[in-house]
Amino acid sequence: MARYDPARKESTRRRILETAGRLFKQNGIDGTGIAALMADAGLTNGAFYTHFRSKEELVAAVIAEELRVQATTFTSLAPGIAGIEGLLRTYLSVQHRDHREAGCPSAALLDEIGRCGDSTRDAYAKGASVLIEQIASRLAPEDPATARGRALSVLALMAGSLQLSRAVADPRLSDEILDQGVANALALASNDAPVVRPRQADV
Amino acid sequence: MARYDPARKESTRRRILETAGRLFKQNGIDGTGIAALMADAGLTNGAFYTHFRSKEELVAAVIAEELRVQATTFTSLAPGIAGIEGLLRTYLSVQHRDHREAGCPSAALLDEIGRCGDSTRDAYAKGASVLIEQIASRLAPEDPATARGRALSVLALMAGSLQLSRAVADPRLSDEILDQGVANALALASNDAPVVRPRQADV
DNA sequence: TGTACATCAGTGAACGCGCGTTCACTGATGTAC
DNA sequence: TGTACATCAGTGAACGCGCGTTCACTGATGTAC
Repeated sequence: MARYDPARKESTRRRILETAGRLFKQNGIDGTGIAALMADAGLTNGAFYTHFRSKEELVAAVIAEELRVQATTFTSLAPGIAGIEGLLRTYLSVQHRDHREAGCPSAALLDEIGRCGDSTRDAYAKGASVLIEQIASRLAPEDPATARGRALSVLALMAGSLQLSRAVADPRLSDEILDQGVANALALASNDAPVVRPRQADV
Repeated sequence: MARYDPARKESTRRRILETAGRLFKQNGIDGTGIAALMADAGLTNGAFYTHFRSKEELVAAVIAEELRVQATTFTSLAPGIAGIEGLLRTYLSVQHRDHREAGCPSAALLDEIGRCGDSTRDAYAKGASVLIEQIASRLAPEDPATARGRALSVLALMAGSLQLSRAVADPRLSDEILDQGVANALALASNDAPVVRPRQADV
């Protein structure tokens, strides 16, 4: 591959994105510096700015890319409602809990994303919508729209349970959170859509 | 109050804890510096170390304190299963979503806590266990142990839904996540305990 | 009651360090003639 | 085919700044005599 083949620059950019995804999930966004990230990708700090305008731009790109990867992971599992249990057991596994750097960006970075600017939270909304549709079409393959509400909560329960299992030091409690997450997400998945009453005025 | 009244030092310490809780939830733990925190509490940076040995010790103390406060918030709401809907609507409200600095530490800091050391994650496990028991005793006042599994997932769904609603830039999607969180957490709360099959071997 | 001393919460400057970003430069490549 | 030049991904030092932590010092208070 020639030095100025655009594909070369593109592959360097992809390498930076993948390295950043891993380090962000491992140490947090605030906990990952540009120089350390570039060194990990086999480059020096200055080269960063030939690929991204700023760290903020990188963050938005990483979130989009990580959610795309998460979506292909879901796609690779057994389809339909039959595959839901496998999906939940893979997601809420000890393996996933103990290797956040290789796992779902939602579980690793959700509250940090909540503190980011609009561009990053836009990227998150777009990427998460794909996951939500994937879950909904498993819950009700013939009419995913009816399952959308439950899909939102299944995703929230998945991410919340994994985060909770990582946040507690007690290993027995941590395992229990994962097991109950699988069981209750399955219960939620097979429920009829609950009625949503209008939200009461805020306190 | 005399200068060397132990109560004076204790009240300064409490002020630092409260300020730190607010700033941590607002800007993250990594995003909050000691000097800024002490200035916000009306002190200078050096005084920090007459109250805490290190930032790490502060973090563990803040988590314990914040969860204690969250528990008293739950206690103040209508009791029993009847109060569950009110609890959920308060927790998954626009008000709570838009004021993370005054809200639940789990929703604001869960993934950052997961990256902390044992002392902080110990504090989190102890504090969260109280919330879990509070929820369980609302789900099944006569025998809370039977509801423990569902309580774990209700808490995970609460924290996950709130975080998700903060992470998406799209306001319509954000509101939908809150509404569905209330409905589905209620459904979960009133379900019989689902059967938990043993976890399959990890991939 | 008045004076000398001990206590210690709090001050504020300084420490080495890593942050995000900038920029003059390098050197391998592609192009022009 | 050989030479001069333009391109540009990547280098690496430097920028001002804030980080967590240390420490000599201050000064209001409580105690001893």
